[in-house]
Amino acid sequence: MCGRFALAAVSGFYSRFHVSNVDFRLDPRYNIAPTQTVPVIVNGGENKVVPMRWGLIPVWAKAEDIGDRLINARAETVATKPIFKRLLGSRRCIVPTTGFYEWKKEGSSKTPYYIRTKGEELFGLAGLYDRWRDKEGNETLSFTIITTEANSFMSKIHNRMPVILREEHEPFWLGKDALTEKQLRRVLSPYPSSGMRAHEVMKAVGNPKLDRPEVTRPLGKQS
DNA sequence: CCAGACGTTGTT
DNA sequence: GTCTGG
DNA sequence: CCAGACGTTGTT
DNA sequence: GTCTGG
Repeated sequence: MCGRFALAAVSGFYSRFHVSNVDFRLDPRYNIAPTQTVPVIVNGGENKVVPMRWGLIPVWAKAEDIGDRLINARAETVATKPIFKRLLGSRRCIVPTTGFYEWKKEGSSKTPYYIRTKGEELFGLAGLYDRWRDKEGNETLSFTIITTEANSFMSKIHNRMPVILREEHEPFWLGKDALTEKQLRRVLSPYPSSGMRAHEVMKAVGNPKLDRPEVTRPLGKQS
């Protein structure tokens, strides 16, 4: 799955995602946890970066805490599950990241890894979002990250991984056109193993309050 | 028709 | 063990 | 995802 | 909102 990621300090964010609101304040983040509000890319004619809460709150929700565990949606079933299905048509988004974390379980111990693509520092995860209003009419935007089966590289660490969008698919994913089953399978398929890298990081990354660059840095052996 | 659910993950 | 908060 | 908290009642 | 179950 994908339950923690980073959006470290980088240059070229706005051009990489072709966003028009270049005055958006981007604070570097090294340890983003569910329920937190982070920048997400959407398209409404032109690409914009907007703040959204991680954990999907469906439009019909009575309380926002339903979103606390809807941090991921399975690619294999996203087109059939009622909660996500309706969002596939027009509420697709890209979650910009410089890397995500997965914990490898070996017996009773858990080892955290920071996982990136090769090449550009920034890449995009496939997401879906929704708009929700509380009783007072205050609107909250929230999102979920689509996951898929691990490729051979990731399966050494975990059996699931987020959907990493190939850059050429990004405009298409942000568009409002409906996707055919075939297109969906293609866009949401696991990113190639050959394009990924990972390294072990300090166990302290487990504490979501530790939002510092150190938690992304290599520790011990590379993989 | 209305009522009630709508989700993922890992572990058991 | 299980739920909540970040 | 992990970390950290988790509770009522009546009586003092 | 939309789907499923009764």
